Amino acid sequence: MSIHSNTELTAINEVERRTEKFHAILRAAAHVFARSGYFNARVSEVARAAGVADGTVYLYFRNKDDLLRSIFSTSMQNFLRQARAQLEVIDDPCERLRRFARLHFEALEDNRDMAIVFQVELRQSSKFMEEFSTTQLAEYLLIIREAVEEGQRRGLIRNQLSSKLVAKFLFGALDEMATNWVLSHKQYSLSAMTEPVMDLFFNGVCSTDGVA
Amino acid sequence: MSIHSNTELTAINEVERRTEKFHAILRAAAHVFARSGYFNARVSEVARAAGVADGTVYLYFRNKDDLLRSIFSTSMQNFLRQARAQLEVIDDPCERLRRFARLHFEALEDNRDMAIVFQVELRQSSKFMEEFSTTQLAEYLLIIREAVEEGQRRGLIRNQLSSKLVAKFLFGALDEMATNWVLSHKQYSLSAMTEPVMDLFFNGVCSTDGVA
Amino acid sequence: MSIHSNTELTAINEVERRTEKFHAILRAAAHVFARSGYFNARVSEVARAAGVADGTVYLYFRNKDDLLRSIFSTSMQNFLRQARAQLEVIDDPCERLRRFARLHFEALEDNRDMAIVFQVELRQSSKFMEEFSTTQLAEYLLIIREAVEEGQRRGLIRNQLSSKLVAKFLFGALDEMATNWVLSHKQYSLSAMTEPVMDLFFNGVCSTDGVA
Amino acid sequence: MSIHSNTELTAINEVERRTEKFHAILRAAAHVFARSGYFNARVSEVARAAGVADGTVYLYFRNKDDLLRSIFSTSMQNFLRQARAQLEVIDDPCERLRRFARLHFEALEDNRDMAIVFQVELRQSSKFMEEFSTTQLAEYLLIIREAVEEGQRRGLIRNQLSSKLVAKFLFGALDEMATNWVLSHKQYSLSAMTEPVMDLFFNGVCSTDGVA
DNA sequence: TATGAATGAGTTTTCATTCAT
DNA sequence: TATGAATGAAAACTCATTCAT
Repeated sequence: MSIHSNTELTAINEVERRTEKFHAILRAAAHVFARSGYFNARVSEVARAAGVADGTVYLYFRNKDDLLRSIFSTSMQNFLRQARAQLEVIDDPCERLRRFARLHFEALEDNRDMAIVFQVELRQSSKFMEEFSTTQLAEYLLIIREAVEEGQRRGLIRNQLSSKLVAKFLFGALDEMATNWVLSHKQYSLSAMTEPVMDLFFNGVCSTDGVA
Repeated sequence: MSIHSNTELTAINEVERRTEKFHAILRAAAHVFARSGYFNARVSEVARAAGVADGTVYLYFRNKDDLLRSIFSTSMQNFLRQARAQLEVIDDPCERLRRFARLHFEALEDNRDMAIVFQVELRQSSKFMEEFSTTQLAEYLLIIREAVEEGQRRGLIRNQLSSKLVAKFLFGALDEMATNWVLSHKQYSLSAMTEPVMDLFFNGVCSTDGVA
Repeated sequence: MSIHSNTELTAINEVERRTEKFHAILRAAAHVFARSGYFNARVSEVARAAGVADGTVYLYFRNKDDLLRSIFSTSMQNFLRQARAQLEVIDDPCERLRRFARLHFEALEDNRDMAIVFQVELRQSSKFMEEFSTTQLAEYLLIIREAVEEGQRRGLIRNQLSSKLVAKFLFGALDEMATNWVLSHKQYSLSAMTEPVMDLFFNGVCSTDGVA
Repeated sequence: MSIHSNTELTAINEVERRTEKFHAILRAAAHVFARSGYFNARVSEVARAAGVADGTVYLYFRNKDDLLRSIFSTSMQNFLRQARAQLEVIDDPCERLRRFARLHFEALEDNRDMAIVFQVELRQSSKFMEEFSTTQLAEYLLIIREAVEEGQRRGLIRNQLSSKLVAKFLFGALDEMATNWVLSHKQYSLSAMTEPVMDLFFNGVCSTDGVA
């Protein structure tokens, strides 16, 4: 005895099929964009890689732009959801920042296609850049700011610092590490850089007794 | 009585004319690329903005790619030459890093077209990115590394830090500030951010008595 | 007690349902073609306007062409059947021609979508034009010719005239009035033009005493 | 000794070359449109027929639409200029109308490609139809109206007739003859129909003693 | 019979680049 | 050196039609 009627089941399968195809095309697009670069990538290549007809791509995405946009927002939403879940159980805000940095690096290490799209292809034009800076990236930066501000309240982080500036500073440093890792042909671990980078972030470069 | 023969003068004027036109086209290209984005920019638009015929562009540059490449390398060479000159008279390596950061920001503030091309258009594809990372950017990073290493020798900067990592870390932070400034529609001073950013770089975010 | 068996009733309803849907699609097509033009009209728009699925259109019509063809032939057959019925009771052949012209105008006035399709969309290519000229239009012209020839037998119409030429001449004049009416944005009565046009047709433009 | 400087000559040749190529493409377009129909015609076919590259078509015409539009307006302007010149020396307005009709037919007979484009391809959509009805066709009808009105002043044509209606009536009749000629596969003379058609136009179909 | 998701053929137009002048 | 007319390759996207359900 089923808890679903036949019609309900059909509807559910329908939705699942759509979702699967949506993600198959998205994965294919990330792969092709990473290999050829967004502008040199052909939509028909994406379609072939996804195992669908050219026209089918356009049943799921408005246009080629939309593919790039969707790669970013889908992954970013995923990342942020998981990150929030993992971070909320960590009490120490400095530890939270360390974990966040590690999650950032691990996410990129986990999917090199996505990493290339994120670190390179997405930066191609102010059109995309502005759009992303003002939406999804803002939430990313907010997570950092919140931790920084809590650290300030607890006396762990210098009070006179602008949390906004600190957030950009950290993001910039992490982003540069990531871009370097993506462009480098040597195979090294990105997440292994978490500790040294966060050490610089927390303690600066100066000797304890140095005067900068 | 001239120290140059007529023929020599003609040759010199000739060279100057070439140089002027070369730079006129380059400036026009930076302007058009900044406004429309590299991919949407038309070579004929660049030619019109430079006041030359379409074909003339190809007497000075191999192709459209070469225009982008040349904008970068010409400006970067300029910047590095001037920076080296200004930095070699500064004895304190930490002060040298501060000045370098300020010069970086000022150069971008000085020419917004160039700044847009640097921070956005140039990042469009791994093809450019890899090329730049391994050549001109390397020299930029070297200036930082040298100062860091001297700071370490003088006991101003922690000895156990990898100078390479520190250089990337600083570049990443500065680069992110610059990108933010370019994309922001608010008109604020980028160079005014030198001090707060370098403070973070030198001293980190932690309270003196904090344990990160 | 029914005179039809259940099965018969079902069959009849079935036929009616088919017929209704057939005409619903045809009306929708006329509407969409009139609004967007045949080439710019989408089959899926027609389907939506008719309240059926895209595929259903193909259960009733071979293809998009067939829709256009069917709009013409269905309406033309209708018109000709009704016209013949109304004309056969009119004895005077000249009066018959007048009535025919009026019926022609009234039919177009009655359904503007159809009028646009007839006067404009149908003329789009020699493929359609040749097909129509040789079939349905021929019957239309035949009605005129028969009346003209009877008029000639009765001494009402000049004997030396070629009835074929006269039929084309009249059709051309009526057709031009109709096209003008369709394209004009002013709202005037087309059928009100019957009398003046038929006066020209019967009496020519010359003054009775004029020498042309 | 030349009356033109070299530079002037070059400029003149330049203009001639442009004009020649413009007309070559236009003739090619008329030919291809006549053969395949406007919608089924490929721009690359037109280019090949004109002996130029695909892109060259777009140096002379905005787009495919513009090609069709230009075929019409160029020919129509030509026709109207020549017609006006030939008609102004004819005193009798009725004779002028006869000559005009003959010129109309002769122009079409003279260039079958053009005739097909005029009678069929141009009628394909209200977009074109409305545009033409309100511009160039208006001038055509004006020539008829002027002759009719002069005929009325001279007592040759019935005073009570609307010259506008008469003009449409005549145009419609001539147009239908032309369309028939274009669609007919028999090879007959169109201009030979001038007399019989104009007889109908001037005298109507009724017997002198007939009562219509 | 009805559906509508999937297909994939098909074409205009753009624009970097060349080359005769 | 400079010009700019000519080239022609190249690709995103649409939409009529099909067919599994």
